Amino acid sequence: MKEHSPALSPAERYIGIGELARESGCKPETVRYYERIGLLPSAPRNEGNQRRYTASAIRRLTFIRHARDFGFSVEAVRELLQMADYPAMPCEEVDTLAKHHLAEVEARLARLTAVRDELQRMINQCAGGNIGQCHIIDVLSDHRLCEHSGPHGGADVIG
Amino acid sequence: MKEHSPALSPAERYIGIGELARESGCKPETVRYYERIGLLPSAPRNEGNQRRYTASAIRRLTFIRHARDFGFSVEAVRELLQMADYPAMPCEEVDTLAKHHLAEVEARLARLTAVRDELQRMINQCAGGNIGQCHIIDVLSDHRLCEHSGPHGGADVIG
DNA sequence: GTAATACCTGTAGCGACTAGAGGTTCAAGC
DNA sequence: GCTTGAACCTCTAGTCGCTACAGGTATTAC
Repeated sequence: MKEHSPALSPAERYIGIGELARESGCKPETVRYYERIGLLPSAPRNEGNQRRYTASAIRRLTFIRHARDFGFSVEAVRELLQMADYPAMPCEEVDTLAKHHLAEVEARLARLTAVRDELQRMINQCAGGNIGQCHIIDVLSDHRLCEHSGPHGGADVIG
Repeated sequence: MKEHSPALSPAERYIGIGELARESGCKPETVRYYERIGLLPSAPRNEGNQRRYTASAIRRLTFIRHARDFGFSVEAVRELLQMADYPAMPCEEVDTLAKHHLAEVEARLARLTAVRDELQRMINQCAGGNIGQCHIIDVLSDHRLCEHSGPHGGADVIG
Protein backbone atom coordinates (compact mmCIF):
# COMPACT_ATOMS: atom_id res chain seq x y z
CA MET A 1 0.00 0.00 0.00
CA LYS A 2 1.04 3.56 -0.66
CA GLU A 3 1.44 6.11 2.09
CA HIS A 4 -1.58 8.07 3.16
CA SER A 5 -0.13 11.51 2.37
CA PRO A 6 2.13 11.34 -0.65
CA ALA A 7 3.49 14.91 -0.60
CA LEU A 8 5.47 15.62 2.59
CA SER A 9 8.58 17.66 3.19
CA PRO A 10 11.58 15.66 4.39
CA ALA A 11 11.01 17.01 7.89
CA GLU A 12 7.53 15.53 7.90
CA ARG A 13 8.04 12.25 6.18
CA TYR A 14 6.34 9.33 7.79
CA ILE A 15 8.30 6.54 9.37
CA GLY A 16 7.23 3.15 10.70
CA ILE A 17 7.31 1.99 14.29
CA GLY A 18 10.60 0.17 13.79
CA GLU A 19 12.47 3.26 12.67
CA LEU A 20 10.84 5.33 15.42
CA ALA A 21 12.01 2.76 17.93
CA ARG A 22 15.58 2.82 16.59
CA GLU A 23 15.66 6.62 16.53
CA SER A 24 14.50 6.95 20.10
CA GLY A 25 16.22 3.97 21.66
CA CYS A 26 13.35 1.74 22.60
CA LYS A 27 11.58 -1.25 21.13
CA PRO A 28 8.46 -1.33 18.99
CA GLU A 29 6.65 -3.23 21.75
CA THR A 30 7.45 -0.43 24.15
CA VAL A 31 6.16 2.18 21.71
CA ARG A 32 2.88 0.32 21.39
CA TYR A 33 2.77 -0.02 25.16
CA TYR A 34 3.26 3.73 25.61
CA GLU A 35 0.47 4.37 23.15
CA ARG A 36 -1.79 1.94 25.00
CA ILE A 37 -1.25 3.65 28.35
CA GLY A 38 -1.62 7.08 26.79
CA LEU A 39 1.93 8.41 27.04
CA LEU A 40 1.99 8.68 23.27
CA PRO A 41 -1.07 9.76 21.29
CA SER A 42 -2.66 7.17 19.02
CA ALA A 43 -0.58 7.21 15.88
CA PRO A 44 -2.30 7.70 12.53
CA ARG A 45 -2.38 4.58 10.39
CA ASN A 46 -1.71 3.95 6.74
CA GLU A 47 -4.16 2.02 4.59
CA GLY A 48 -2.67 -1.24 5.78
CA ASN A 49 -3.33 -0.31 9.43
CA GLN A 50 0.31 0.31 10.27
CA ARG A 51 1.32 3.21 12.50
CA ARG A 52 2.99 6.17 10.80
CA TYR A 53 5.05 8.69 12.73
CA THR A 54 6.61 12.09 12.10
CA ALA A 55 9.58 13.79 13.71
CA SER A 56 7.45 15.10 16.57
CA ALA A 57 6.83 11.52 17.71
CA ILE A 58 10.58 10.93 17.77
CA ARG A 59 11.01 14.01 19.97
CA ARG A 60 8.22 13.00 22.34
CA LEU A 61 9.43 9.45 22.64
CA THR A 62 13.02 10.57 23.17
CA PHE A 63 11.81 12.83 25.96
CA ILE A 64 9.96 9.91 27.55
CA ARG A 65 12.90 7.56 27.19
CA HIS A 66 15.25 10.09 28.65
CA ALA A 67 13.03 10.91 31.61
CA ARG A 68 12.64 7.18 32.26
CA ASP A 69 16.43 6.83 32.14
CA PHE A 70 16.54 9.42 34.89
CA GLY A 71 14.29 7.16 36.92
CA PHE A 72 11.12 9.23 36.72
CA SER A 73 8.07 7.00 36.99
CA VAL A 74 5.70 6.73 34.08
CA GLU A 75 3.20 8.86 35.99
CA ALA A 76 5.83 11.53 36.58
CA VAL A 77 6.73 11.42 32.90
CA ARG A 78 3.07 11.89 32.07
CA GLU A 79 3.05 15.05 34.18
CA LEU A 80 6.32 16.30 32.72
CA LEU A 81 4.96 15.82 29.21
CA GLN A 82 1.85 17.80 30.07
CA MET A 83 3.99 20.59 31.48
CA ALA A 84 6.30 20.57 28.47
CA ASP A 85 3.21 21.11 26.31
CA TYR A 86 2.63 24.49 27.96
CA PRO A 87 5.91 26.41 27.57
CA ALA A 88 4.39 29.65 28.84
CA MET A 89 3.54 28.27 32.27
CA PRO A 90 5.91 28.89 35.16
CA CYS A 91 8.26 26.00 35.72
CA GLU A 92 7.70 25.73 39.44
CA GLU A 93 5.92 22.42 39.18
CA VAL A 94 8.64 20.97 37.01
CA ASP A 95 11.12 22.08 39.61
CA THR A 96 9.11 20.54 42.42
CA LEU A 97 8.79 17.24 40.58
CA ALA A 98 12.49 17.13 39.82
CA LYS A 99 13.45 18.01 43.40
CA HIS A 100 11.11 15.40 44.77
CA HIS A 101 12.64 12.83 42.49
CA LEU A 102 16.15 13.93 43.45
CA ALA A 103 15.28 13.39 47.10
CA GLU A 104 14.12 9.86 46.34
CA VAL A 105 17.25 9.13 44.36
CA GLU A 106 19.38 10.40 47.24
CA ALA A 107 17.51 8.24 49.73
CA ARG A 108 18.03 5.20 47.53
CA LEU A 109 21.68 6.09 47.16
CA ALA A 110 22.12 6.25 50.91
CA ARG A 111 20.52 2.86 51.44
CA LEU A 112 22.40 1.30 48.58
CA THR A 113 25.65 2.68 49.94
CA ALA A 114 24.94 1.15 53.34
CA VAL A 115 24.27 -2.18 51.67
CA ARG A 116 27.48 -1.96 49.69
CA ASP A 117 29.53 -1.20 52.81
CA GLU A 118 27.98 -4.08 54.69
CA LEU A 119 28.51 -6.47 51.78
CA GLN A 120 32.13 -5.40 51.51
CA ARG A 121 32.63 -5.82 55.22
CA MET A 122 31.22 -9.32 55.27
CA ILE A 123 33.14 -10.40 52.20
CA ASN A 124 36.40 -9.06 53.64
CA GLN A 125 35.86 -10.87 56.90
CA CYS A 126 35.32 -14.24 55.26
CA ALA A 127 38.46 -16.21 55.96
CA GLY A 128 37.75 -18.75 53.26
CA GLY A 129 37.10 -21.84 55.39
CA ASN A 130 33.88 -23.80 55.30
CA ILE A 131 30.32 -22.61 55.42
CA GLY A 132 29.99 -23.31 59.11
CA GLN A 133 32.60 -20.62 59.81
CA CYS A 134 31.59 -18.31 56.98
CA HIS A 135 31.06 -14.76 58.09
CA ILE A 136 28.77 -14.06 55.14
CA ILE A 137 26.30 -16.70 56.26
CA ASP A 138 26.70 -15.50 59.85
CA VAL A 139 25.79 -11.95 59.01
CA LEU A 140 22.82 -13.04 56.97
CA SER A 141 21.69 -15.25 59.83
CA ASP A 142 22.01 -12.61 62.47
CA HIS A 143 21.16 -9.01 61.88
CA ARG A 144 23.01 -7.95 65.03
CA LEU A 145 26.29 -8.64 63.25
CA CYS A 146 25.62 -5.71 60.91
CA GLU A 147 27.28 -2.38 61.56
CA HIS A 148 24.09 -0.56 60.73
CA SER A 149 21.49 -2.29 62.75
CA GLY A 150 18.38 -0.90 61.11
CA PRO A 151 16.85 -2.73 58.19
CA HIS A 152 18.73 -1.99 55.00
CA GLY A 153 15.63 -0.69 53.41
CA GLY A 154 13.90 -3.62 51.77
CA ALA A 155 14.76 -5.27 48.52
CA ASP A 156 12.61 -2.93 46.46
CA VAL A 157 14.91 -0.10 47.40
CA ILE A 158 17.89 -2.02 46.19
CA GLY A 159 16.96 -3.68 43.01
CA MET B 1 -8.82 -27.08 68.59
CA LYS B 2 -5.93 -28.07 70.78
CA GLU B 3 -2.37 -28.18 69.54
CA HIS B 4 -1.16 -31.31 67.86
CA SER B 5 1.68 -31.94 70.30
CA PRO B 6 0.70 -30.82 73.77
CA ALA B 7 4.06 -31.37 75.56
CA LEU B 8 6.78 -29.18 74.11
CA SER B 9 9.72 -27.44 75.72
CA PRO B 10 9.62 -23.64 75.56
CA ALA B 11 12.27 -23.68 72.83
CA GLU B 12 10.06 -25.88 70.66
CA ARG B 13 6.66 -24.48 71.30
CA TYR B 14 4.55 -23.99 68.22
CA ILE B 15 3.58 -20.54 67.04
CA GLY B 16 1.13 -19.39 64.39
CA ILE B 17 1.92 -17.62 61.18
CA GLY B 18 1.12 -14.21 62.67
CA GLU B 19 3.67 -14.52 65.44
CA LEU B 20 6.24 -15.95 63.03
CA ALA B 21 5.68 -12.96 60.79
CA ARG B 22 6.11 -10.51 63.67
CA GLU B 23 9.24 -12.27 64.92
CA SER B 24 10.92 -12.22 61.54
CA GLY B 25 9.72 -8.89 60.24
CA CYS B 26 7.49 -9.87 57.38
CA LYS B 27 3.80 -10.38 56.79
CA PRO B 28 1.78 -13.59 56.95
CA GLU B 29 1.02 -13.27 53.22
CA THR B 30 4.73 -13.17 52.52
CA VAL B 31 5.33 -16.24 54.65
CA ARG B 32 2.68 -18.15 52.70
CA TYR B 33 4.19 -16.85 49.49
CA TYR B 34 7.65 -18.09 50.48
CA GLU B 35 6.18 -21.47 51.28
CA ARG B 36 4.41 -21.56 47.93
CA ILE B 37 7.60 -20.86 45.98
CA GLY B 38 9.56 -23.30 48.10
CA LEU B 39 11.82 -20.95 50.07
CA LEU B 40 10.24 -22.25 53.24
CA PRO B 41 9.29 -25.91 53.67
CA SER B 42 5.58 -26.71 53.94
CA ALA B 43 4.71 -26.03 57.54
CA PRO B 44 3.00 -28.75 59.57
CA ARG B 45 -0.65 -28.03 60.34
CA ASN B 46 -2.73 -28.33 63.46
CA GLU B 47 -6.09 -30.08 63.45
CA GLY B 48 -7.75 -26.92 62.22
CA ASN B 49 -5.42 -26.78 59.18
CA GLN B 50 -3.44 -23.82 60.46
CA ARG B 51 0.33 -23.68 60.03
CA ARG B 52 2.43 -24.24 63.14
CA TYR B 53 6.03 -23.13 63.37
CA THR B 54 9.00 -23.66 65.68
CA ALA B 55 12.05 -21.53 66.33
CA SER B 56 13.89 -22.97 63.35
CA ALA B 57 11.30 -21.44 61.04
CA ILE B 58 11.95 -18.06 62.67
CA ARG B 59 15.66 -18.46 62.01
CA ARG B 60 15.17 -19.51 58.41
CA LEU B 61 12.72 -16.71 57.68
CA THR B 62 14.96 -14.14 59.36
CA PHE B 63 17.80 -15.31 57.17
CA ILE B 64 15.63 -14.92 54.09
CA ARG B 65 14.38 -11.52 55.14
CA HIS B 66 17.86 -10.34 55.87
CA ALA B 67 19.31 -11.58 52.61
CA ARG B 68 16.44 -9.90 50.76
CA ASP B 69 17.20 -6.68 52.63
CA PHE B 70 20.69 -6.94 51.21
CA GLY B 71 19.14 -7.05 47.78
CA PHE B 72 19.84 -10.69 46.97
CA SER B 73 17.24 -12.02 44.55
CA VAL B 74 14.91 -14.77 45.68
CA GLU B 75 16.86 -17.24 43.53
CA ALA B 76 20.13 -16.16 45.15
CA VAL B 77 18.51 -16.55 48.57
CA ARG B 78 17.43 -20.04 47.58
CA GLU B 79 21.04 -20.89 46.78
CA LEU B 80 22.32 -19.28 49.97
CA LEU B 81 19.83 -21.31 52.01
CA GLN B 82 20.98 -24.51 50.36
CA MET B 83 24.58 -23.63 51.13
CA ALA B 84 23.79 -22.71 54.72
CA ASP B 85 22.28 -26.17 55.08
CA TYR B 86 25.69 -27.76 54.49
CA PRO B 87 28.03 -26.10 57.01
CA ALA B 88 30.88 -28.50 56.20
CA MET B 89 31.14 -27.44 52.56
CA PRO B 90 33.75 -24.85 51.57
CA CYS B 91 32.34 -21.37 51.42
CA GLU B 92 33.75 -20.51 48.02
CA GLU B 93 30.37 -20.48 46.35
CA VAL B 94 28.92 -18.24 49.04
CA ASP B 95 31.82 -15.92 48.48
CA THR B 96 31.32 -15.93 44.73
CA LEU B 97 27.63 -15.21 45.09
CA ALA B 98 28.26 -12.36 47.50
CA LYS B 99 30.97 -10.86 45.34
CA HIS B 100 28.82 -11.09 42.28
CA HIS B 101 26.04 -9.32 44.12
CA LEU B 102 28.44 -6.68 45.39
CA ALA B 103 29.52 -5.99 41.83
CA GLU B 104 25.92 -5.48 40.80
CA VAL B 105 25.28 -3.20 43.74
CA GLU B 106 28.35 -1.17 42.83
CA ALA B 107 27.25 -0.88 39.23
CA ARG B 108 23.83 0.32 40.35
CA LEU B 109 25.46 2.78 42.71
CA ALA B 110 27.58 4.20 39.91
CA ARG B 111 24.59 4.69 37.66
CA LEU B 112 22.45 6.10 40.43
CA THR B 113 25.22 8.52 41.35
CA ALA B 114 25.44 9.70 37.74
CA VAL B 115 21.69 10.24 37.74
CA ARG B 116 21.84 12.18 40.99
CA ASP B 117 24.60 14.44 39.68
CA GLU B 118 22.73 15.12 36.48
CA LEU B 119 19.50 15.82 38.36
CA GLN B 120 21.29 18.21 40.67
CA ARG B 121 22.93 19.93 37.76
CA MET B 122 19.69 20.46 35.93
CA ILE B 123 17.85 21.65 39.02
CA ASN B 124 20.63 24.12 39.83
CA GLN B 125 20.60 25.53 36.34
CA CYS B 126 16.88 26.18 36.35
CA ALA B 127 16.53 29.94 36.65
CA GLY B 128 12.88 29.73 37.70
CA GLY B 129 11.26 31.33 34.67
CA ASN B 130 8.66 29.62 32.54
CA ILE B 131 8.65 26.13 31.12
CA GLY B 132 9.81 27.33 27.71
CA GLN B 133 13.11 28.39 29.27
CA CYS B 134 13.29 25.59 31.81
CA HIS B 135 16.59 23.80 31.81
CA ILE B 136 15.04 20.68 33.31
CA ILE B 137 12.70 20.25 30.37
CA ASP B 138 15.58 21.09 28.02
CA VAL B 139 17.81 18.39 29.39
CA LEU B 140 15.03 15.83 29.27
CA SER B 141 14.31 16.82 25.69
CA ASP B 142 17.87 16.62 24.54
CA HIS B 143 20.28 14.02 25.75
CA ARG B 144 23.26 15.98 24.45
CA LEU B 145 22.76 18.46 27.27
CA CYS B 146 23.81 15.82 29.78
CA GLU B 147 27.31 15.78 31.13
CA HIS B 148 27.47 12.02 30.84
CA SER B 149 26.27 11.33 27.37
CA GLY B 150 25.67 7.59 27.62
CA PRO B 151 22.29 6.30 28.69
CA HIS B 152 21.85 6.56 32.42
CA GLY B 153 21.19 2.88 32.64
CA GLY B 154 17.48 2.38 32.22
CA ALA B 155 14.80 2.89 34.78
CA ASP B 156 15.09 -0.63 36.17
CA VAL B 157 18.53 0.25 37.37
CA ILE B 158 17.23 3.27 39.16
CA GLY B 159 14.01 2.35 40.80
C1' DG C 1 -22.55 -18.21 73.63
C1' DT C 2 -20.82 -14.72 71.05
C1' DA C 3 -17.82 -11.56 69.05
C1' DA C 4 -13.33 -10.36 67.62
C1' DT C 5 -9.39 -11.86 65.76
C1' DA C 6 -6.49 -14.94 63.25
C1' DC C 7 -6.23 -18.00 59.91
C1' DC C 8 -7.34 -20.60 55.32
C1' DT C 9 -7.45 -20.89 49.86
C1' DG C 10 -7.53 -18.91 45.53
C1' DT C 11 -7.24 -15.20 42.50
C1' DA C 12 -6.01 -10.73 40.82
C1' DG C 13 -3.28 -6.60 40.95
C1' DC C 14 1.05 -3.62 41.09
C1' DG C 15 4.97 -1.27 37.62
C1' DA C 16 7.02 -1.20 33.37
C1' DC C 17 7.66 -3.59 30.28
C1' DT C 18 8.78 -8.16 27.36
C1' DA C 19 7.78 -12.26 24.74
C1' DG C 20 5.13 -15.10 22.04
C1' DA C 21 1.30 -16.84 19.01
C1' DG C 22 -0.92 -16.38 14.97
C1' DG C 23 -2.07 -13.51 11.39
C1' DT C 24 -1.45 -9.31 7.76
C1' DT C 25 1.19 -5.96 5.01
C1' DC C 26 5.07 -4.16 2.84
C1' DA C 27 9.36 -3.88 -0.07
C1' DA C 28 12.53 -5.95 -3.01
C1' DG C 29 14.14 -9.09 -6.42
C1' DC C 30 13.06 -11.93 -10.33
C1' DG D 1 2.88 -10.59 -11.39
C1' DC D 2 4.83 -13.57 -7.98
C1' DT D 3 7.41 -14.90 -4.21
C1' DT D 4 9.96 -14.36 -0.18
C1' DG D 5 11.20 -12.42 4.09
C1' DA D 6 11.05 -8.67 7.07
C1' DA D 7 8.19 -5.70 9.39
C1' DC D 8 3.99 -4.96 11.18
C1' DC D 9 -0.72 -6.03 13.55
C1' DT D 10 -3.65 -7.62 17.94
C1' DC D 11 -4.19 -10.13 21.99
C1' DT D 12 -2.63 -12.60 25.79
C1' DA D 13 0.44 -14.05 29.23
C1' DG D 14 4.75 -13.82 31.62
C1' DT D 15 8.41 -11.37 34.48
C1' DC D 16 9.67 -10.15 39.94
C1' DG D 17 8.36 -10.08 44.62
C1' DC D 18 5.18 -9.46 46.80
C1' DT D 19 0.29 -7.38 48.33
C1' DA D 20 -4.63 -7.20 48.63
C1' DC D 21 -8.98 -8.92 48.45
C1' DA D 22 -13.09 -12.12 48.67
C1' DG D 23 -15.31 -15.50 50.92
C1' DG D 24 -14.90 -18.88 54.14
C1' DT D 25 -13.18 -21.51 58.78
C1' DA D 26 -10.72 -21.77 63.39
C1' DT D 27 -9.35 -20.00 67.59
C1' DT D 28 -9.54 -17.20 71.59
C1' DA D 29 -11.24 -13.98 75.09
C1' DC D 30 -14.88 -12.57 77.58
